[in-house]
Amino acid sequence: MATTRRQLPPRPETAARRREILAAALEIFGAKGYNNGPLAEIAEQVGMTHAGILHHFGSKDRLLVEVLRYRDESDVEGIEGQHIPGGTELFRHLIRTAFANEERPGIVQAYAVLSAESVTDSNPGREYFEDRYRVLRGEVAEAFRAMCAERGVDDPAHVERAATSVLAVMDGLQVQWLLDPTQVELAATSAFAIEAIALQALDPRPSPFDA
Amino acid sequence: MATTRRQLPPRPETAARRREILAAALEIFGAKGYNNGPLAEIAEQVGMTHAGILHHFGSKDRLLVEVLRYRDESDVEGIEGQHIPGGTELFRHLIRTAFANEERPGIVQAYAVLSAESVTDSNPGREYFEDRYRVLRGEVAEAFRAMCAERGVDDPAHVERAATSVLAVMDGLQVQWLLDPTQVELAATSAFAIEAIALQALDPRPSPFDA
DNA sequence: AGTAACTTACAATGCAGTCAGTAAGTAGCA
DNA sequence: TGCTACTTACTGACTGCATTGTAAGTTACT
Repeated sequence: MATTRRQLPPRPETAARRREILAAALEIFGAKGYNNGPLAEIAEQVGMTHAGILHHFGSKDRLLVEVLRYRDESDVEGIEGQHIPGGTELFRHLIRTAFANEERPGIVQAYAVLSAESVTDSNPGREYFEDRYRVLRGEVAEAFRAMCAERGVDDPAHVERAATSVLAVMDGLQVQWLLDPTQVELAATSAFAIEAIALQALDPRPSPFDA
Repeated sequence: MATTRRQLPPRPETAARRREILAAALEIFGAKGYNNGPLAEIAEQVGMTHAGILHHFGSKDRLLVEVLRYRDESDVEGIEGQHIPGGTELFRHLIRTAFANEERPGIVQAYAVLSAESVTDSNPGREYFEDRYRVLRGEVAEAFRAMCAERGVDDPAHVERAATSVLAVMDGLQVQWLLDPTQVELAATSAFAIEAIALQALDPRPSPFDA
């Protein structure tokens, strides 16, 4: 048995280099999809060969999950975590995010493409998106419950559905906006829909469709 | 010049055979995505080689656009076209569709995957989805205007946004439902959200987030 | 007789991942 | 401080596989 000193720490520049790769991968995967986005193109963008990327991340699958995590962190201000804003603060934050998103179509496209692609057979990003939606639904629902409590609403019947709907409408609007930005106002429509859903959750009115 | 009778009519069974292929392609593309869904797998499902499929459709790109058109026709009852139901009928139809969709996850997945994939670079389905959303938005907006008129609402300020939101929430819910059907009620949540959006469009209340 | 509806065989890419090798950094030690 | 041993961070070449499209041949309908 040798006195093995195996496993040296990574070099100081390595962390920055990895972030470069993750940013490039987010761009390529966003533009062309995960399946259709070759490692070689990502490599080219950071001045490397595709083998160099595999050296850092092991496989394309693992690169994707790291890209998704990276996107969370680099997201302007992480929605989740932190102080869990009590009442209306989370919703204001969601609407601000929608406004910010109008200035970064690349990120929006990456998210829209990769989340939908994640439902396909044996996609490596699936677990990430399952977890993400579960966490986000929980946080939005919690914010709804806080608002209900503040306003003395006892029976928050539709809190779960409202939370799910808020996230759904934001995602769905992104796809329509990406397809035709001249016809869809991403932020203004997000704000309208979120308000509509919140109002119905906090203070329900009868359905306009029942005869 | 020979008395060429070039171009013989297709044989009687051909139309049915093509439909078989389209159905198989919809299933494969839905399950694995367009880029990741090989022709060979579609061919296998209809008992053919991939060259046989290319004989019928010429290229994979052209197959996709025909698949998308086919999906419209085979959709239980086409939302668009026909009699353009005057008032609340369209919304009831949308909600019924959401209930029907809970029984056919394959179709839902195909739609979710292919619509998101269509925003990627040079995707052959893009034009189809652009057109489709434009048409659907117009029809839903028209239905909103009809409801406003029936109820004597003069200023339908948010009709366009409401129409966009209704479609968006339905699409977004599908993705969440596909990721975790045990946590998301597709139809019930669709109904809740559509009602919330419709109520706010027909009879707006002030935002709960101001002040 | 001619063509539709295929099949088999093949051409041409594109792509992830492996492997051996190289240059440069770092740790331990004299 | 300088030397040695080992590791990281790559490159280039290659393998192997998957995949779309084409071309030529076969069968059977009309």
